[in-house]
Amino acid sequence: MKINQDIKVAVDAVVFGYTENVLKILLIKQKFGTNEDKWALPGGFVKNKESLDEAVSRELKEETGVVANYLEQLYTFGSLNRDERARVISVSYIALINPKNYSLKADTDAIDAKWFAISHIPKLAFDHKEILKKGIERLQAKISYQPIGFELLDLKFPFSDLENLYQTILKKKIDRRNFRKKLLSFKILNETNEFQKNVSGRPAKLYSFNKKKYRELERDGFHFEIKLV
Amino acid sequence: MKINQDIKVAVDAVVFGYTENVLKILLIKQKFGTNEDKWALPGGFVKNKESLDEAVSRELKEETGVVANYLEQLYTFGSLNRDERARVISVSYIALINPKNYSLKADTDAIDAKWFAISHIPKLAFDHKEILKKGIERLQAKISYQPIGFELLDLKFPFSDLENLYQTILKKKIDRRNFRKKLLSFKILNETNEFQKNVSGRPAKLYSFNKKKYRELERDGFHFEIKLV
DNA sequence: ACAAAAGTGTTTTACATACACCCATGG
DNA sequence: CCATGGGTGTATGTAAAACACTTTTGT
Repeated sequence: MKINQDIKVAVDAVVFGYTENVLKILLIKQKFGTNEDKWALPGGFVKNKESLDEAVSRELKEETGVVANYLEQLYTFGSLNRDERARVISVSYIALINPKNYSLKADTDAIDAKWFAISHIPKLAFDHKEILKKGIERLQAKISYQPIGFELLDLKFPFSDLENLYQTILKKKIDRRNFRKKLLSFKILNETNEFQKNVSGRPAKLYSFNKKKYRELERDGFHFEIKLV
Repeated sequence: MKINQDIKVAVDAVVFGYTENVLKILLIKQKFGTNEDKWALPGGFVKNKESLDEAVSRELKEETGVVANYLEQLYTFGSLNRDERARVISVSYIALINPKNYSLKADTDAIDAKWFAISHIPKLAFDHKEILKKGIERLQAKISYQPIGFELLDLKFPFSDLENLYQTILKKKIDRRNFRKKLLSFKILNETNEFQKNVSGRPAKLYSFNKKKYRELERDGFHFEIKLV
């Protein structure tokens, strides 16, 4: 095809993590080379022979060492002056990670990778602030009607973790009793025999998310939904 | 930048129209040149100096003569073999149109443009069937929690048009009384003094969508929502 | 007067909300 | 025994769902 088009295609990911009751995102910084002293979303250019999904996964792995089990396309940013060096469009993604499962050793060692609390994000390169904003909005919308919050928690978690996760992401107060009542009514949580250890106060029973059960219920018309007005 | 990337960027639109109580989409067919005898979503390659949104609007205008007042980015399709001639990624959109407002004279006259009932879609080129599927899903989700259905109707419409629109798109039966009660409780419809003309049965009063009022309510925390279980 | 579609209220049911005290553990 | 967070039930309010007959117009 003889099309006179010179546009580069990149992917970028807003990677969410949740530790110590704080929502965080994963940012990188080039150690050498690049002029700017700014942090950026992990990402990079798509190769000719890889799909978009493959590209994000690869870049994430290369730049941060992280492998996301939840990855969802977010939006494609294509305005003219995103990158001054060339016309670049960015297909963005959101990813959910449990930071405990990975150490950020920054595989390709020219890169610094770090978790930043959502409340203390540094100045970001390009239009990444805008991408992040859209990513947060999507996360808020998505955890309200899909059980994806569990991807951010340990496999076995106390109810309070779930509560705090929702309160943090949606910035709303929860009534603990009603929240628990609702979640249990969905019947997608398994009660384990385990309890928290070494905590102050009464140790909480641990629960796990029953994904298989959820899929079944979903097939039968069940809709997960958590609304915090 | 010295990136060895050879990927072309296209845009495609799933354009919805609604006439005679039937949901339709707008398809095009190249009159000469292209090999395939298949219909396709309107769209084309992005120019170096235009944004993605500008690109869809331009292509829509060029290929079908239509100007969408509602246009929303849908998803970016980027698998390897979408187009056999080259690596092409497609940033897709959905658009809502009232077909009565346009005649499809196919501006660039090498192209045929036609409305197809959603229930009688011909074989589509490339992966456009997949794009269409995602477009329909998005439309169904979106009209459930945003008042975008009005973009498909006349400025003044009888309640029955709204009912039929929702029933058609969501493939669910509506209780007319409850539906009307709910819509009216939102207070985003203006009652006009006009009535249907030349219809069988009792002529219905016409209503119009008060967008300004909706924006105000939205700002105050109101959430539009129509759920048809 | 008949056919066709519009218009209209009430009752029942289910879910969301609001709310406060006792329990288990570690120090 | 005190501090810390975990666990639990009921009453009330509000919105959704179910449901059928009368009205207006054209033929």
